[in-house]
Amino acid sequence: MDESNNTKTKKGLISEDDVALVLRRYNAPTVLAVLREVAQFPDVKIDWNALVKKTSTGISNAREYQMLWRHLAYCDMLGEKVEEAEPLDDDSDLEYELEAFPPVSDEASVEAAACVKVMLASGLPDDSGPPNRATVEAPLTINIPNGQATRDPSDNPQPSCSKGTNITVSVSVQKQPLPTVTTAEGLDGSGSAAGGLPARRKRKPWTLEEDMELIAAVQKCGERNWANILKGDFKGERTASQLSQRWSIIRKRQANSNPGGVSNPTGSQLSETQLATRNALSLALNMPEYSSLSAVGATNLVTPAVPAASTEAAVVSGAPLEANTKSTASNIVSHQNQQAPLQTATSLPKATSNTTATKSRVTTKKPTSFPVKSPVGPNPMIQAAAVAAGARIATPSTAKSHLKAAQSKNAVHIRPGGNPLIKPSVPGGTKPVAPRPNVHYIRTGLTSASPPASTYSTVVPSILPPPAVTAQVPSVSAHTSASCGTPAEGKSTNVITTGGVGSSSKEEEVKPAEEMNVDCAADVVQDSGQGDQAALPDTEMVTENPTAENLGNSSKVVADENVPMDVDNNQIESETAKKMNSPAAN
Amino acid sequence: MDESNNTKTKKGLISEDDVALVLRRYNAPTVLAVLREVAQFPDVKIDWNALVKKTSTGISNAREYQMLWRHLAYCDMLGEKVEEAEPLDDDSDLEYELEAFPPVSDEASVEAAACVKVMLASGLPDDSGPPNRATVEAPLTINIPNGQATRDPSDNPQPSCSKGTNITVSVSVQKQPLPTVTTAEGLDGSGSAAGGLPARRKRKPWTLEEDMELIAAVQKCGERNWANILKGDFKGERTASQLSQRWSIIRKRQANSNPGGVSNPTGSQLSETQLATRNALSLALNMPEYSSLSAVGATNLVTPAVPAASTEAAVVSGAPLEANTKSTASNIVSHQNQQAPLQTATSLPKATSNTTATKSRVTTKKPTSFPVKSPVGPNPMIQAAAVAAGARIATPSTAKSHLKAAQSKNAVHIRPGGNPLIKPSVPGGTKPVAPRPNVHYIRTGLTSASPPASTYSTVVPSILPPPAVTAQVPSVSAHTSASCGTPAEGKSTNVITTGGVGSSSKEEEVKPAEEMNVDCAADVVQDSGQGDQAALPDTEMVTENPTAENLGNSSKVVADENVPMDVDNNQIESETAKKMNSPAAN
DNA sequence: CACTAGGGATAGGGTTGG
DNA sequence: TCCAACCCTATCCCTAGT
Repeated sequence: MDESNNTKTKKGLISEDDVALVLRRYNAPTVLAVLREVAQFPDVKIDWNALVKKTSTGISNAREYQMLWRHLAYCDMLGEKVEEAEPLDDDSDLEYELEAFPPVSDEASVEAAACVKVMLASGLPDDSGPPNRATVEAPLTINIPNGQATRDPSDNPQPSCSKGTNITVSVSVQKQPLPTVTTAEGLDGSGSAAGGLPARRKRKPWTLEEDMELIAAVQKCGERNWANILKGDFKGERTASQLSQRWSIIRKRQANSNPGGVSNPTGSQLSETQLATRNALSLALNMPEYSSLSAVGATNLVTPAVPAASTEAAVVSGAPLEANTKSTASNIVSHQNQQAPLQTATSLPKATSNTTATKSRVTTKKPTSFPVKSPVGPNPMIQAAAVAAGARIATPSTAKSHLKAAQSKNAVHIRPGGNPLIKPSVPGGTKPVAPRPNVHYIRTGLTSASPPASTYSTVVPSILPPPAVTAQVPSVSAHTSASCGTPAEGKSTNVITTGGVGSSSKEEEVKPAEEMNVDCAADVVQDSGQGDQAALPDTEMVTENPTAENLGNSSKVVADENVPMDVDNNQIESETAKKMNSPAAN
Repeated sequence: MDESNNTKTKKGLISEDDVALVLRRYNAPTVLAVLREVAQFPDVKIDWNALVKKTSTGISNAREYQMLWRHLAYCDMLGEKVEEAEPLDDDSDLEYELEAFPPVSDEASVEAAACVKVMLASGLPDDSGPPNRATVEAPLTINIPNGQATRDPSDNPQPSCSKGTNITVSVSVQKQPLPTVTTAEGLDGSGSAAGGLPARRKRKPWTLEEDMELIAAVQKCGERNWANILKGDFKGERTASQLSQRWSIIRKRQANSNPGGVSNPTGSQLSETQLATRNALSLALNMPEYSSLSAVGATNLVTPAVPAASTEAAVVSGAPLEANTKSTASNIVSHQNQQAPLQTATSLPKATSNTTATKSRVTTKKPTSFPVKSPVGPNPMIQAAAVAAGARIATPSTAKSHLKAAQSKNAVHIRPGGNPLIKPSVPGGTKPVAPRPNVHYIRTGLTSASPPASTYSTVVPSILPPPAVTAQVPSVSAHTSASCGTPAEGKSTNVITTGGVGSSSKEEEVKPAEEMNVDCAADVVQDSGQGDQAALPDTEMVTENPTAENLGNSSKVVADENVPMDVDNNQIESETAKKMNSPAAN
């Protein structure tokens, strides 16, 4: 209707009715939009016509727009209809002050102010302020009356809320609207207002399938050609960079997959490489440590496929166990059928659990107070190996560094003193196991070298984790002791012979000459205890250093009471079949 | 002694005894070293003398060295003593193949092979291959017999293990030996056994101040820049990681505390910012949702300082409540004095509790069987808002994005149809509350704009969580309904007027011109029920969608039976006082 | 341009004290 | 039992170097 122009007034009151009136005509968003737009108007002198042109309120009439604003700002009467096209003059605007009527309580005011502040701030145009700023800020002064708001309508607050205290806060908000709102990637389109932060791509854990794919691809194309892999073999949605990164992690893991748990509780201390080496050596050398939970059903758990790092849950599956093997020590033993379903590229992650691996004898016991801490997740490498299917796991160069490390370290040699170490390990237990000798050999390769790599007496290079907690799996102990000439217990022996130069299995793109074939069958036996492992001496010994976090580099060895041990500082060099990587082979 | 030259033989068997024999004389590392060194020998024809010169095994006699190798490779007899200086000829080496005897199980073979592979690979000399390579790689072919290895010694595997399948993988290992072995630096000395675990840092609960600081900082710098926050705004002794963690907890809480739980149960979907905005908007707009537990002692709890997000326990204190407000819903109301102790950068965390806030009217009732599930502890966000005091709440941009989001979303406008929503909210209850009108206003700022931002009819941008569980606090219901022109019930009305351009409080680093002052007092009233909330209709309504996890972006609204609502798709822009962030101001 | 190596900064999960 | 603090690893991102 007609407007009682309060504009020039110094003070004014705004009541429920006023607000109600406004809201009857405009919805809150519109109201807020007007406030924001006006607030953002760059010039002191407001150009209503200009504002209306760009308003998001839907209001097209400058007069109406101004009227609304005036009502909001000064409780101007809200004309029912807008006849005049031209907005009124805004003189004195800056002098005006509006107060709520009846007075508002302190709390409410503060609350409202804060909220409004945020809302208003939200409205800042993207282009205002430093274009690249990720955040926008604005000060907010809130006046908090000291006393309770009186119910008396006549109670006129002093100008500027003199009654209370002013609190000034700056409100800042990140520009990007609905950051990370997007579930996966694709959703970006929904794009809320601001273009804000690049919104870090949603973290997408690598799935077993992806790992397999990657490994296979690397085997085929080599480590460097991420681009090629991306184009050809790898189907997942990953960038070359990610592939590269993942690859490095896979390598690391291989290292970590290692048994001990004892060794490097703190984890980080030893390089993955070391851990890997350690692991490998432990296995190869048949560390007595693993002997711990020997007794019960020695033949219970058999991990066919690969060096299932002792402690780690022997989750060997080429299939998508969904990688959720994460829990520390799940004792899962799967029989690996060869040529596991290495899903061809097309399959996406989480996907299909086309697992062929079968969990056998899974001991899910998760002893709560198990001293040893399990390192990490399933080792992709192992998985891959398990899945195998011609996947290549790494470049020769990588492997090399391991032994290097081992070499330079102190070797701990535990010799079969009075008691054959093997004893405690395997047979020891209460219940005799399957008649199976538990003696494992690796047949030599085709042509050349093939020496027994391991151990009658257990030799432990310092890099190897001291014999210790082997079991991540409480009730199940991975057992891999090697005994050769001394069938002391006649059980748990591993003999490793390697060799064979010439014969190379015609692999995809690997130069035959450079390859080494290790034609053999490895056998890992995990004895699943029956819950009474505690009774086993070995286990306890090992378990003694539950937290053992200080091993670090020092070659700390936990010896079995029955097994005397030596610590040698000799540098160790292991050798293998000739020609491996020998230039001549090329 | 004398050597039975098996070298020329095509096949051979290696038994435990053989291995044991070797290991009696040489330790495993030595054995491995030999294998490795030989394997690495660049030439096809092995120069034993040369090898011995560089060997790391300690063996100085070429003959001995060769003998050992031969034993390893072909089970040559291991001479007890080495008289001859000159090594024998190696003819036919390549044709030889050694097998384990007794046969090895598949699993063991695989495992062992893998391990050996790694070890051997590890031994590759640094100088071989690219000098700078960080990793060593080598292909490994493992033959996996199809069947169980027979125990029969006579079981001669076909050359190349034709029996099984060949799996070729390349093994790679990182070179670096024992990197990073050092524990933390300083603490090492204390080192228990091994130099000691860094001993998990003493657990240090977050104080209210820290939360505030964090929230403010995040508002200012954004969620991602923990590092920046750490450098600039956050004074506490926390790591970026901790900030991040804490932030996530805060978000959780907020999310939970927030009414609905309805909205974004999945959490992640909405950015924290959004959540914050949502919260703010809810408050600002006086969502009816909060009306739930109105009745009892409406005037009991008063949260002076800020938008004490309804549901959350209104723990508002600028002081160190020792943050142990953790229990889910403690109804603590503190009066916030202005200019809260926004500690200037220099002050360190935990520090001074220069709190001026006083707790008033604390209702500690904690009804056990409250229908609504109380999520978590006090919502820091709310606390922060409450404490307000110079805390920065958000950058305009963030807020902006919020609004943006809100704009692009469907706005839900609940109009006072037949029944004023307010009714159910506030007064509704069973017991009439204090005479207090529950009408809140925000006085306008100094100079310019100042429109009622909220709500006669309640407007709910989609980003706002649907009205829902408001109470974290069982017996207490936060009540913040807004009604303006329609004093339908004459209760629970909130009017928000903002405005004032020119006057800017001289903030730290904010350009005055760009600032907007909102001089006003906010009032939040929380009615503490008396344990009979269940009887309250509102509460139930809200609580209906306890789990409601599908809100996401969609504007899902839970309407009160009595309140008709509209859903607008209008894009909304809120406006505010002029000049805010206007370039001209600069 | 394609990759790798490193460094940083979280995001997420597991672990543990309270 | 549950949650908050912690710790650790995995991803992602960015930069420099090859």
